[in-house]
Amino acid sequence: MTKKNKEDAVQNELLPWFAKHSRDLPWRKKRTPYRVWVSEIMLQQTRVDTVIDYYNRWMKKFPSWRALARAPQGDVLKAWEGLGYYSRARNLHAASKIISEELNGRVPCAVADLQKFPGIGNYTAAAVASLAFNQDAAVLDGNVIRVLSRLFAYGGDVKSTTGKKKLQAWADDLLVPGRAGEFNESMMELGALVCLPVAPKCADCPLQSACEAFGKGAPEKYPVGTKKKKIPHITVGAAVTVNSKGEVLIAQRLEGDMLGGLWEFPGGKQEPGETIEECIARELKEELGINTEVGDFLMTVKHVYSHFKMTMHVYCTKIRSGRPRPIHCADFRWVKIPDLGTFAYSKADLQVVGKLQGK
DNA sequence: GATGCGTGGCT
DNA sequence: TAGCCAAGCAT
Repeated sequence: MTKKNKEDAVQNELLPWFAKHSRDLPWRKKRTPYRVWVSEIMLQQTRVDTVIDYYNRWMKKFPSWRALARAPQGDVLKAWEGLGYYSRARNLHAASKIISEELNGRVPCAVADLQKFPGIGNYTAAAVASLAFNQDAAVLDGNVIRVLSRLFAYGGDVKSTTGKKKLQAWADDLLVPGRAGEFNESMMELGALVCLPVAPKCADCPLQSACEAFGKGAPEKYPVGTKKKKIPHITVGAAVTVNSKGEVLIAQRLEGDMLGGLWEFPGGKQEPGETIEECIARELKEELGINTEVGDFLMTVKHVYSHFKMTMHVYCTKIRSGRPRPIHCADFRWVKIPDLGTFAYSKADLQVVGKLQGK
């Protein structure tokens, strides 16, 4: 199984396989730089099935760089709501303004220039360059790492710098000049449909004859990598504060923080030796400068984030004294319950919105 | 190089 | 079920 062997397998087996098996995905219909860019950002660390609906809604709402650049951030985050990793949306919005207002709508085609944009790294720069501009740039994502580590039976740590260099070099070598977009997508599609993390479907694989891991009879042993350590658990208190008009108090999270720019029912992490009611009262004082009376329990929300687990206890509260000011938050609003949906929230707070709206 | 950053599906 | 993983990027 020489290198020539693998190059031939890619050209003669993989590319024809992809032509036959590629899925009919919305971003494959027209390859404009904008459509490719948006889809690639949405697909980062996110499953294709999740992205499809978001992508279609996004293109209807923001059909062009200009439309996106002109939109208020609230609309952009609302369209991204539930997709996660919200800095992607903020960076995409920032990129749209640069392209629309500074570059007159012209997207650079070189990998090095693409990589200067906020939210664009190695992977996305190569993806946009190859898929939108037919530049000979090989992508290296989770799928390609898995396919290549098996194809070459690479036993090193694929997350390490040396491992990534090696894999990138193999990808660059195997890339079929002039057909980079097709090559990249075929490698990723193979990883997504055939060369699966667990129980790869080697019987259906167009690269089987060239695959060293298959030759050794142990494809599932690759890629080799370090395990993730387990994540902590925190308890959070949050408040549904209602005023005399029946409006509810929501606060906007600070831009630089986790879930930045999203809205929430104010609250925070429970400190040692503190009851949940005390926690809620303290947080409302710190964030908004109000003294509150914590009343009835409303609901508990459990949620898993990328780096911690959270149990959030939600209580109804009333203001005893003071008027809200945005001290440790970006902004606040009093909102009628039917209107809560006009703001963007994380999944955890969306559960509270749903409960309040009787859904 | 290690860590922070969401969410959902799968086993 | 708790852990793992999925078209990564920024710091």
